[in-house]
Amino acid sequence: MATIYEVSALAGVSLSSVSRVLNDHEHVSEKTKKKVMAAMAELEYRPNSVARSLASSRSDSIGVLVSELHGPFFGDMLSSIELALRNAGKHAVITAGHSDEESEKEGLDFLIDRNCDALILLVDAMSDDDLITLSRKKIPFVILNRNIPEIRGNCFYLDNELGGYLAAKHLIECGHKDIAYISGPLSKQDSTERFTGHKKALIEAKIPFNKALFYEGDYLTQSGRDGINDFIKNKVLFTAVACANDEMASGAMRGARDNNIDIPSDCSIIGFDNAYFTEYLFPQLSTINNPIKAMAKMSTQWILKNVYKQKDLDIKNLFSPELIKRESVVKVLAGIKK
Amino acid sequence: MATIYEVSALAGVSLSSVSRVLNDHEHVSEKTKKKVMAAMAELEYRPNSVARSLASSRSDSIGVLVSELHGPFFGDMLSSIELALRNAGKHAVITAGHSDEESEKEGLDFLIDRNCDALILLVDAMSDDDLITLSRKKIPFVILNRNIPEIRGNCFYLDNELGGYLAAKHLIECGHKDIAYISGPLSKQDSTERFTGHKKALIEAKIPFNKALFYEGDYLTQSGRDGINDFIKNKVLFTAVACANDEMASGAMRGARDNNIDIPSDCSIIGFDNAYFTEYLFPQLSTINNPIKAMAKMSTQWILKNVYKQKDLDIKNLFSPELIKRESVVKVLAGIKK
DNA sequence: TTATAAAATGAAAGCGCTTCCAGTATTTTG
DNA sequence: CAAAATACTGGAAGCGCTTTCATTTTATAA
Repeated sequence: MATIYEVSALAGVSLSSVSRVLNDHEHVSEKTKKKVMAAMAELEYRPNSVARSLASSRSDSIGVLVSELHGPFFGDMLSSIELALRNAGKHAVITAGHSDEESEKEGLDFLIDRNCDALILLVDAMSDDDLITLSRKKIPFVILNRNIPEIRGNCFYLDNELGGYLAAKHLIECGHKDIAYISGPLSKQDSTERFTGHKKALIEAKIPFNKALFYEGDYLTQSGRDGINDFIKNKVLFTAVACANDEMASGAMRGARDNNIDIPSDCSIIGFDNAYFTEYLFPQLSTINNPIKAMAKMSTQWILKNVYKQKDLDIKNLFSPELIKRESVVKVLAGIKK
Repeated sequence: MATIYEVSALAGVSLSSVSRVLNDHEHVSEKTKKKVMAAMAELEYRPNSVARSLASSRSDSIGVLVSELHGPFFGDMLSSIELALRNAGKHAVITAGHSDEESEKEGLDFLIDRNCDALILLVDAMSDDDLITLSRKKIPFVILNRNIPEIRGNCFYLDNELGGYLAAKHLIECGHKDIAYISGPLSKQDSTERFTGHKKALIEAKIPFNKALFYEGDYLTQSGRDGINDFIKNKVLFTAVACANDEMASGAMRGARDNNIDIPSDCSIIGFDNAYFTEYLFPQLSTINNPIKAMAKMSTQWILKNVYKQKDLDIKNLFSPELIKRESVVKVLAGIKK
């Protein structure tokens, strides 16, 4: 591998000049620039990124820490981040926290040790306080899918309450009154927000909230199925169920089938997130779109703007959910159901 | 940030000694080791990975190039790689080729420029020749999901033919004789291999291959649906359909429903890959397991062994598919179907 | 034309570490 | 107990680049 030294020798200029053309500095004459470029081409010179990094204390790399690497979201998110970053000549260093607090912190240290210029965090296990503490250190970072008021400017998140509201409202508008709700774990912020939105829609429609129609799941498929079975066991009537994510909704569909309940003619189901597999389901799942790609892209824009000082980038932190109507929700028929 | 220099000063030893304990060298006395460790702890010293990299020309990073970042496989694969790597103190630098040859090559250069110690490639667009050429360069690499005979030792791949065979055989054993096949693009190696296995099972069972029951899809959902519609349009009889991947199988399920064909009572369907969403489908899709996680893990083991000289690691290159029986395949009933 | 500002260039220090080499201290061996 | 082997330690060069500073060249103004 040719070094900058050989380029300078071949071009007949100093190291500094080569470095200058490499970094697009002003104050380099066209003439030397040409000479240097020619020498670089001839030697097939490729700058050593490690050496650059050491000398400049920039690494052109962004650390990405996610709680889990699998699941329907991660691919979309990362794809979006990677593309935006690479277009800007940067790159992603990926690490997973495997949903364990200790492991997440380790991952964080790992990325910091790697001299990342900035961090993108999509973490569950770490506490708000940990993140607020981190914000006092010098490494810039953004947080995806979470809203911490103290550092709101660094957070990119969905209006979960609105999402929960939209889902419930859609069911209500289809004539449903007995609406079950399968929630995510209430220890998680997004779960409570979605649930809040759900209740809000009920209140607005003057539908009393029936505790027997609430089930706290864990965002995994099986808990959707469990939820349905729980409702059935309790002999509580419902013509629709709203689920706090699509995995649970798919579980709920199965749970309904277990009990000979046809979707959607006997019972409508709506999910949340618009994971890509929702289209594969039968019936295709109506759901709430979670613009994770847009959020991911925005988070990289924040970094481009604030860390790499690129201009003309608008930043928005709050993203809006949208109703996606597909096949799993239908109008309640004239007569009483079931 | 404290540097090694400050550590050496505080500990009262030379730079070299600090570096030695940092790198677990032999020939350091317990005494100095203790002093150095104490100094490191006191200063909360963290070695600068970039400087280490420059001085040692190792980066402890492995480049991962995938053709696409989304889709059902990527998360599992990456999760597996990342975990194995991090346990070994290494890390992953991820890049996507976005299924475009130019872009894949760019990604490759990108990773090489980053001084990766090794590469893991899961690429579609690059040709065998490109990869063989790469093998002559000094950077070590492995290839996932592809078998290039000239560099077989670097390839980790599935026995696709066996997979195709197993799927067809399962259908045959369930009494099916009129078996449709929805293939992936025949330009891809895995597609032709899977199809070869399929035909082999037919031959073995003395079932003639009916061209009208073959449809070449593109591995995407829609083409599964199209395949079914094609068969229907041609008025060809079938009681089962084997699909070359799960996406197309999910499309085929939908296509069947479009035509009022019940799965599995009117028609059995089997997929390929065992993507995680297959369990969400109704009926749950019978399929062929593709042990992508195991392959991914094995590829990192190869790197640990060959690049980082870890001992006691067994390497295998060929992985075996396995039949996963779920709900979408049933025995053909006594009478003639349909 | 000369004084002055601006642009272009090169020399050299240094980023934080590894590693080779030589030298000193400690063991081992006969 | 001396000689030889071995363990330990420090000095110093160097990894390939950026960046500051001083110097030289060129453009601009008076």
